Amino acid sequence: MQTIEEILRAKKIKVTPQRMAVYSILKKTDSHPNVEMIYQKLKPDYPAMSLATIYKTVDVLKKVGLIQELSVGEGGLRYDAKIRPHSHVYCEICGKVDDVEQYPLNELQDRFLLEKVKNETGYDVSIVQLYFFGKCPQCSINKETKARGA
Amino acid sequence: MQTIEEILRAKKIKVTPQRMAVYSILKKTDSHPNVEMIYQKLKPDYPAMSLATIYKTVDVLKKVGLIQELSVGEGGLRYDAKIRPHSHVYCEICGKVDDVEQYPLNELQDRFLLEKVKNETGYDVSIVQLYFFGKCPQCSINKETKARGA
DNA sequence: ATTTCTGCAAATGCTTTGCATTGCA
DNA sequence: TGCAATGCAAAGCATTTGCAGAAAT
Repeated sequence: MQTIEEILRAKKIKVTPQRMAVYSILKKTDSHPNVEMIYQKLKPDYPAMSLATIYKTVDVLKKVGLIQELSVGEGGLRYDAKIRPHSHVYCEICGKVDDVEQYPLNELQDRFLLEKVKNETGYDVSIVQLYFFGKCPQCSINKETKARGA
Repeated sequence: MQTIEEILRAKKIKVTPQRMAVYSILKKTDSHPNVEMIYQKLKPDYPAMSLATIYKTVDVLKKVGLIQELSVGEGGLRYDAKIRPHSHVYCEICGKVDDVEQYPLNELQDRFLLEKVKNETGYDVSIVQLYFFGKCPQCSINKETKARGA
């Protein structure tokens, strides 16, 4: 089991408290936070950390491949330290993002499929993202409740 | 074959020249333009049309289901008047977006898969988006050329 | 006639940038 | 010590908002 520090060091980037803190937050959570959410989570422990640093840090972590960036269509981007293939489901009401493990995204990342896409489009494809959009359980319940007049 | 005007009227939204123009552009192109690109395309014929109107118009068209919104992670959103299931491939170098027809996205939109996702996550899923990221043919060639020192 | 849409300009808010200071290697 | 990262504040942009006039039903 590598420590956060060891992981960063292995990627050959300078190890700073800010980078460890951001990566650590992303490792621990499964809420796919955006920059502002990361900022809020870090505030209690790192009151001096600036938003600009978080923007720069997620860029670095993304470039070395430690985190992935999700674009769910709400303006800002979301971040996820889970690198293994999986897809995401987005609640169009409250904005929550959850992982979808079961669907075999690995099948989509299969070399054969990527070949097919390359043959059709000419693109050299390296990344596949699958998003589901809908309503999360909580928001579904709220709407039902409202509909019943409560 | 319905005219643009008939299509808008069928959706029960007010028919204006601006809405016809925006929808017409999106029907004709396959370049998945963002708001700014739509604005530039319309400028010659509608020099008075404002960007704000385009923002409002794509919102309306999206809400009535005439167009879909794509989020490819570059900040702004892209628009597509093709409603039939298909996926997209994004060039990470030049930002071009192309359709991917061949891959059976309908399979992904299959009720069975959506049920599986609902069972795992509890989300009520209505939309599926599949994105491929990579390098388009032109940008691949350019890089090769550069690499050869030309 | 009424309601809704458009276009303008201002306001907002997110993200980036420049630079002096700090901190890692 | 040298180079890179941080934090701050300002700048930069894309998007939204409010409202008066125009247009659609």
